[in-house]
Amino acid sequence: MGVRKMRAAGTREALKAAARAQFVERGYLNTKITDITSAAGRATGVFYDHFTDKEQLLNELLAEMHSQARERLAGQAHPREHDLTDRAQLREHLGATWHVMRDNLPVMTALFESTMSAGPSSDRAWRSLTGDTAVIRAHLDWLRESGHQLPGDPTLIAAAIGGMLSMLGYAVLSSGATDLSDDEIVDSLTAFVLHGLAGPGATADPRS
Amino acid sequence: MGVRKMRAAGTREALKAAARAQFVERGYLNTKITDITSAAGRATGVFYDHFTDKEQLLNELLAEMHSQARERLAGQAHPREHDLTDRAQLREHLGATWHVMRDNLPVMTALFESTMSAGPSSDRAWRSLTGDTAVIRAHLDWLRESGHQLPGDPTLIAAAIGGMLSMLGYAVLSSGATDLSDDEIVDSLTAFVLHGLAGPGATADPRS
DNA sequence: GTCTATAGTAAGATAGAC
DNA sequence: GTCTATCTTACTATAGAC
Repeated sequence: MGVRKMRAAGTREALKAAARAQFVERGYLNTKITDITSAAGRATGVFYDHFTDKEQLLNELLAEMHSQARERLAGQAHPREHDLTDRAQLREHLGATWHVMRDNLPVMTALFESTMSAGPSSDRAWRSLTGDTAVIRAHLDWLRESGHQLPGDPTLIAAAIGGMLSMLGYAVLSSGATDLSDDEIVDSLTAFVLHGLAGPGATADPRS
Repeated sequence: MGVRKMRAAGTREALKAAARAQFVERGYLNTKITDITSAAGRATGVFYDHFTDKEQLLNELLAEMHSQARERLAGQAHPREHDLTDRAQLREHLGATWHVMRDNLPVMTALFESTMSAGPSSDRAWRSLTGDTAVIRAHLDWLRESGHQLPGDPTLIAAAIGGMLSMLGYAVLSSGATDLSDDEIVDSLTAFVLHGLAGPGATADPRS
């Protein structure tokens, strides 16, 4: 790679880093092209030498996040036959999701805003939700096939779990509004998703 | 009320009705002032004789929704001592929320978009979520005081339930993407929130 | 109160020098 | 590749006639 291309790559990365910073600070929708370039210490026009528009930049950041997440999960066997009614396996799933959200807060929140701004009639929220929860749904399908009684349609329940996680993740992670630790939160969500409000039935733990 | 004021009131209502229609069709953020006025069959400038801006209009629609919801619940006793671990009482709560969302889809989705567009650093999502789930939290507090073991901090669990409902409501109601009926959805959510994925413990229903 | 016409503003996008 | 300067567009908001 020649020196010209290296500088260019540097600028490209600088723009992406600046974009991430601006997205958490101002929000994706309120971030103007000039906010990104000036935060990166570059001139306005440079942006268009690297990206066609803000949306394309977001797509690139998104792709990075996905490949990063894939990398993180690579090597770990992840069969459809995970048992989400097993506390440890459920916790593993919820914890992984939570930490991916935390680690990629700028991109996660930007995606959220972008999805919302597409408007209700676009179906984008539903497609995102079902897409992002396809893995959960596969596990639920398997549970059902194994004879386990689910609370409802696997796609719906998976979407419900995904909606809970994403909305709560957005609200909590972006605001730092609670003093609960990540572990406490994931523990609580695990207990809730596992046994709901009523608790583990007859084997209730008498701690208050 | 004189005839002049009546026409004005008519225009005001026409603008609000047009706004609702546009909000579901284009989304709140993408709806321009001129979209509203022309859908109402009025001139652009008229808008500013009735509202200062789009946000104020939304606040007015929101107030209407709230008073409507309050009216609906009026007369029904609603003490803090509701037992959310009772299936019927839980279903009542979830169903009421679901139907308020459906009945006020334009306003609900607009509020959603508006909240998101405030950006992550604004805390607005967290404040909305905790505010809207204050009632649930009160019920959970009471449960805990009665010696029931909750899955986690009441504010967090209430927010989790609220996040699940609002995200799922937005995705499902705005898209009509599923063929499940409202009753089926509310039943499923009730079962899920009540007993989670593991089901009602030892008393599991052997239907598959 | 409502209209038409227009001023004002903000941001996206590009042209051309270096 | 990067810069400065500018063009363009889209929308908000107001002014003034009716």
